[in-house]
Amino acid sequence: MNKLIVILGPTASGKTALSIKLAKKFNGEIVSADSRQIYKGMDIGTAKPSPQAKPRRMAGPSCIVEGVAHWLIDIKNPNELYSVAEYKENAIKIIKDIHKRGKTPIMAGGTGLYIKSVVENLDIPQVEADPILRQKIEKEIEKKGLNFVFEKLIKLDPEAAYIVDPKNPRRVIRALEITLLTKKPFSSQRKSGKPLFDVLEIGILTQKEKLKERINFRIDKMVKEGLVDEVKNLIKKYGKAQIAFDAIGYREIIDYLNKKITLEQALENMKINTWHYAKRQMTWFNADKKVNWIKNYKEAEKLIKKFL
RNA sequence: GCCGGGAUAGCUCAGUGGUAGAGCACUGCUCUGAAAAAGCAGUGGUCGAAGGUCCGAUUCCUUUUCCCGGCA
Repeated sequence: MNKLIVILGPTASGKTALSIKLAKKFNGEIVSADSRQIYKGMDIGTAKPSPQAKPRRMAGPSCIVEGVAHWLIDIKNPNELYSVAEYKENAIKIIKDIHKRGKTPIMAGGTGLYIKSVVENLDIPQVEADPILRQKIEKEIEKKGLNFVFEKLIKLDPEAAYIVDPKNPRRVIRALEITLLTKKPFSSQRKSGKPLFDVLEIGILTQKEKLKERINFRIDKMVKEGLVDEVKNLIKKYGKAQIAFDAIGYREIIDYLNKKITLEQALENMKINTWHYAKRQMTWFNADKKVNWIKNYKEAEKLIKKFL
């Protein structure tokens, strides 16, 4: 089975730097697993690696950083939708291509679900997001309450009661979307397939206080580097109401531009929200028993040497 | 100096004569086509201090300290 290295960790833990160093050492190419770096123009706020060259070829990597090819960055405009299912499909194709060229694929990122979709070969129900149907269900929730819609789901798919969180509108909506569009119960569609690759997962171990400091420092830096202008340009081009802008750094700056909060408050909110995000990432990654937690580059190198 | 208003969880504030709540923060968790999203749960307070009334005071009374307004 072909091999895949995964570098994961909470935001601001140093995934980018580590993965580039490892890619250089092991003749690797990087497959980003980041749900926001997907989007063009969202650069500063998503802490994208800064590229030396952007290849012209449509089929090539998104960018080259320090001589290392990066994939799955800047592949969508902020007004386009993207999803785990698409990510899984894109990533597998690219990983296979990297193998074919005799190089080592290194998946690096903080979007746990994206990583899981590939590593565990999640069998995501073949039902595309239907924005119109979702809006309809959302309105129904507004009028009759979430519980009413949940009961409706249970009538169509009694088993869903055990799987779907009745208090989470997004989960209820998706489950209903699937049962309505496939005419088959949602509960029977949550599976995963056989593993696609031989995977080594490496997690960057961080110290709480240090990570908090790094997050705060990075956010101050983003604003100094022009995050406000970046957001202004994006909303001029796409408007404020894009799903892609529901991202830390973007929604707070949009609040500031709407004069709802001061810039200082926007920064404060960004720091708190990023910390919450980092904690959520940690609980996600901690639940994954396959992760090898490392403290430094050397440990990662050692693990990979043994693995390859 | 005088007259008001306030002092309750880390913060902003509700509230009651029978030892107290909310939102946010904090901590833990969930996650299969929006995942930097969306949701769930939990911890936390000698109710500014000292006296008094009362079976019982965070609540009523007195004094006191500090804050915020107004008048001088």
